[in-house]
Amino acid sequence: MGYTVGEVAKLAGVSVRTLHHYDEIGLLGPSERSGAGYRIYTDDDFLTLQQVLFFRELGFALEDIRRLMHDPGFDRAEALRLQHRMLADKATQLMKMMDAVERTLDGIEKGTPMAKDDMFGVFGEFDPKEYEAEARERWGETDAYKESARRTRGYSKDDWARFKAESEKINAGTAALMDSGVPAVDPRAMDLAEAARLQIDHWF
Amino acid sequence: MGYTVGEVAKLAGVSVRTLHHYDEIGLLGPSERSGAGYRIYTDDDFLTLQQVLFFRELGFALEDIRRLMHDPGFDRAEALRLQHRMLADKATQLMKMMDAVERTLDGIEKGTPMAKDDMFGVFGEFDPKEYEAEARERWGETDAYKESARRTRGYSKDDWARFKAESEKINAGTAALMDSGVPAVDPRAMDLAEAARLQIDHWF
DNA sequence: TATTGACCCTCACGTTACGTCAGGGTTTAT
DNA sequence: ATAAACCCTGACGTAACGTGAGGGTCAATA
Repeated sequence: MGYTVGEVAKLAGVSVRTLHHYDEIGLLGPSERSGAGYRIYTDDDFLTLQQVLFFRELGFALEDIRRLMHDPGFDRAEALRLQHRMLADKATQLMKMMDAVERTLDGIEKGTPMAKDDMFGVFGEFDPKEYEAEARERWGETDAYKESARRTRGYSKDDWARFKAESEKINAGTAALMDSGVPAVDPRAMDLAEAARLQIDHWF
Repeated sequence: MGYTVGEVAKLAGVSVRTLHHYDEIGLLGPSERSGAGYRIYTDDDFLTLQQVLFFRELGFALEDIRRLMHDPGFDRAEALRLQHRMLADKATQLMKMMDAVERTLDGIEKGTPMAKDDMFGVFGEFDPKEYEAEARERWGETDAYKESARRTRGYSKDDWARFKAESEKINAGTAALMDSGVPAVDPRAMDLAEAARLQIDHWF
């Protein structure tokens, strides 16, 4: 009725060593052990592991994850909602990075180099510690909260709008572009055409 | 006319130690040194650093980045186009994860647990090594390429469509939702309301 | 029932990508 | 000219595993 490390590892897409490690550091141990000392993971352990992996994907340190999840007030549903918001933020950041890539390409093609802070403004904007601080500081006052939220999300409204537009193009224009054999100079066109091979064929 | 480590570090949002490290391992050294041995970075070095950071963000090992960028065939514009595609793929993955979070929440609320492979199918789908392999293997045949591309992108068409829909809601409904004080049970509503405080107020 | 191959266990040392002093020059601003 | 603010090169510390080493366990099979 339980799962062995190997089974869990395969299902979750992590290594056995990773599960051993999480056990060692007290982050996530199996609920049971067999007579021979084998780790036996329950269904419940799967949910916990999933959450650990979400937090990890979001850049949390394992130690921080452990502290979070061992807190008496911890609640899975709440954690999932936080994770959902963080994933959205991270996606927003990636779109900003795509934007920066496009602008850099423009600069290279036109010979007009970008401003330095513009080149890097997109990095390091997603700091998991900020979310920990969010929890820790308990800025309950609605004003301080709104401030912080606006700062974190930043230009997101614009970004999401742009992304919407991009998606639209992709959904509508894929076939047309591919068939017309448009010369792929625009990165978006490159995406659409899945033309990576052309770009990197001679590396290595 | 150049920049010191500290200046570069501040502009790029990395630590001085990181730049020292990149110099040590031969990934990215300054083009010049001052009389006293100070590292002097040029404008060109900034572009290189930006690319390094993009690759790093995408999960490449520094050693792999070094090999890539030192290849005689390496071209910045081409790299940027590859990065653009990878960023799009990564964004797609994040959206799948958001979806998985929503489904997990549904399962918890309705008491109907998710299938295990469904829970984790979303992890580890983005493997930077795949892209290295892409370059290395040179599957020039268009058929094999199309196959691989389709596998990598997967359900992206649906995902992007859904994401478009979400964005639409966000752009249209933010104020309305916040004003009406809708009870935040739906994660999307939570996002819209920026109601993280409610979720995590009692952690710590 | 004996064996073999696929797992599992616990050390324990190796690796990557930096963080963090330590000890000592350099540059700039007052 | 003297402190504050940087810069340099070691060199050891840390996080999150990877990678065997040496040795039990389990399920199928001969």
